[in-house]
Amino acid sequence: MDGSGEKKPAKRRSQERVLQRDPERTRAAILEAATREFAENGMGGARVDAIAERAGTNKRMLYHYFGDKEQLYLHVLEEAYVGIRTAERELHIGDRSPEEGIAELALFTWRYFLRHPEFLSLLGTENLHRARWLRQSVRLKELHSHLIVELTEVLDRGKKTGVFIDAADPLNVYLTIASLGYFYISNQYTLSTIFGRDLADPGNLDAWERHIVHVTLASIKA
Amino acid sequence: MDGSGEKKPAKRRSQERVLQRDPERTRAAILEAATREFAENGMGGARVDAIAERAGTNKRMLYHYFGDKEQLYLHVLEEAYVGIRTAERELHIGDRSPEEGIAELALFTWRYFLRHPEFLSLLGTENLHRARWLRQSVRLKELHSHLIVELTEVLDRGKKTGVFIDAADPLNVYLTIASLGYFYISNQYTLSTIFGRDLADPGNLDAWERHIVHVTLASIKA
DNA sequence: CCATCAAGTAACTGTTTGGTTACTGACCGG
DNA sequence: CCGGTCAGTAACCAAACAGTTACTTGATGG
Repeated sequence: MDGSGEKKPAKRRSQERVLQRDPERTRAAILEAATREFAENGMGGARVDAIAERAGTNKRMLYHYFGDKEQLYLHVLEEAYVGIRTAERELHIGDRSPEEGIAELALFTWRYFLRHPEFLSLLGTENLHRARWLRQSVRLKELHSHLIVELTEVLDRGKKTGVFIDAADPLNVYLTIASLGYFYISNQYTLSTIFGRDLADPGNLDAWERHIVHVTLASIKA
Repeated sequence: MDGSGEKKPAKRRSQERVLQRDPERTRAAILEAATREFAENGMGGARVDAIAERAGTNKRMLYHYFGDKEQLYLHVLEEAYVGIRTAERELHIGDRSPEEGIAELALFTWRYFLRHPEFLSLLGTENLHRARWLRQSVRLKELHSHLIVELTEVLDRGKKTGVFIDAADPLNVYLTIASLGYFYISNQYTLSTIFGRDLADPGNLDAWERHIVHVTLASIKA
């Protein structure tokens, strides 16, 4: 839950007692509480009071650290993007065969989405508002290029060895992977309701995971 | 429910002048205004005052016809589902070859999504709330079965003639088509921002349309 | 031509909301 | 051990909000 174990300011007194005043912990608690609140209720539905209460603090601190509701929301969104892109960097999809690389990226993306529904939710909220806050972000210029660069390289290797078609486009491949994962998870509630099948059932989740890999590879195989 | 339409005795006067008092028109205006307001702002962000103003009426009428904000929202959502499923019924995807049938469904779905972004937006909002209102709906039980029935039949024909693989599942095929269309359109704002390519550009839209058909068929072809 | 009743209006109400103010108390250098 | 600084608290405020009340307007049947 809390991140009290990480990176203390080193100037700790010899005794280990819990501080009543811990700026970093309070800040982190607000950010985490805000992530949940925004993910569950969207921008319009999120309540500042609820965030403060969830964080075990009060509104004054929230405004102290983040300015206002909108800036707090932007921090949450940026942090969420940093989260997936950071995890993605540790993949090294170019280490094995091109086909295994693509399959690995597809699996990673699906599983990341599955474990971080709050990320999908935040994306949905941000898109509802036509990227109004994301476009103001200055932290996110170079964050996403790494993915495309690495994906381009893997696809090019596959094209040279003749396993991928020449028309395979890096962005299209990523959008395909992301589409299949995003829609299934973020829309599971309406889909389960109207089609009468529980999409969250482990068996169905497994089947869809295999489906994503199969579809992605089938769409670019020579 | 309310049954406002049933007792209309069609006793219109000979002159065709526009009525100042027109219940059906007012009701329809509220529903359309609400559709836009909910689609643009979500459930939490939508304002009852804004809906009344957009409809050219006032809140009293809105509460008169629809009860409260939540019931109005449910009406909007139901109407949106009726819209796509009604248009879908006129497709008759079984009339041509199985491959053409699937391609036709994919094209229809993509183009419908493209022309009705408010439908995608409403789905996003409803899923944010885990289908809270949709599950209460009594009008939507039999609405969606037609699609699956017809799709099953097309796939079965394709399997018999050997053009489709046996593993092709109707729901999975539809989810694939819907995923690729939904994600591209509903997430275009964040995607265009982070990847620096305008996804709404006509050339890119056309390319994605062809991509959807290609991917869908590639994933089920024998 | 008037009684009736539904359509339509606008001002109002109690509550919730984002944001602020005035204050308390823990920590640290000198 | 004192005083300034800043994390933290709670009461507060004006605006915005969903929903209501009291009222007016206009079509229509008798």
